[in-house]
Amino acid sequence: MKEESISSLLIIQNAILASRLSKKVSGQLSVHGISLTEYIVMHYLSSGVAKEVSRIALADHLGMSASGITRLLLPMEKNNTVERVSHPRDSRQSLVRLTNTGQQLFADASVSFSFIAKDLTSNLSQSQQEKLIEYYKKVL
Amino acid sequence: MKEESISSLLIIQNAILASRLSKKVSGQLSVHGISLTEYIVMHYLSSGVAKEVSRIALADHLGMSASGITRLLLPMEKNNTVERVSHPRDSRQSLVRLTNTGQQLFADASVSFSFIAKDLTSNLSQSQQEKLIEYYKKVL
DNA sequence: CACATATACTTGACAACTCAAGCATATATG
DNA sequence: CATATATGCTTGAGTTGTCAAGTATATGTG
Repeated sequence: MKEESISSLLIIQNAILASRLSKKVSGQLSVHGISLTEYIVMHYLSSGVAKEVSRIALADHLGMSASGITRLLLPMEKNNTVERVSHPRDSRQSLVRLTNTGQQLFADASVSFSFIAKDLTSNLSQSQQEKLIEYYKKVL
Repeated sequence: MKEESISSLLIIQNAILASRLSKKVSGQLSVHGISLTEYIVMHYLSSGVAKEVSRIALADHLGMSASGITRLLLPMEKNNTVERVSHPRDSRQSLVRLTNTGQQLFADASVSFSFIAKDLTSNLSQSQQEKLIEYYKKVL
């Protein structure tokens, strides 16, 4: 008899759920020409306290590698969603900031995003969603 | 003033969490030479009711595309973790089954997996974990 | 101040997917 | 029964990430 731990199931279900959700969300965001990851970057840059963020901070927040961030931001800089700002006291760092274009793009995409997000979570009550987020923060 | 919906936050946090967790779990599983996705396949084949599953069913369960499954299983067949069984009444399907080697590998990897899973979720109580899984099922 | 070590990236090579197109078999319908 | 349509899978080409190694700047220490 095997004893399957609930925490194992939890990890597995989380991975599967994220895969499904990301696919559905990406479908909607593609209308705006952006990926889910790009949306999360814009969300972070626009909602966070700091409007200028180092690439390492971005990597930490997204759970990505530094090189992943370099490659993610490259097209975003090219199409002027995001711009590069040099750090005043540390020239190793190049900070990332949303451009005005980027802010507008984020605002537009947020309409689609909120819509699909609400749809995808419609089987959960408000308080259940709050609990979920609370649990997420504990695991992070 | 922006009204940010909690469901948007939920989707974002879920994506970030999955990225972090998958990275930590992968680190442990690499000791056994397998990826998280491969582990989930083995888990499905070994714990599910049906021991032989079509590639499409696998794709649906994992939230992956059919071609992703083809490419995922290729190395698993080569190293004899999984074998190909033809469907008795539908020759389009080629079913997937865990080999004995695969079962052993899964058993070994499960030790590591349970350990890291328990560690990663240690900030959640048993009942919180159960609630999480319950919520996940509602969203799926 | 010189030198070791740490931090912030970037780059090349590769892994793990995706989508679109194609092939084979199954199923439904005039 | 013939033909259209649907389903299961594979393949080529592209995307999005990773890791390891390299470069540049910063920091701490004898």
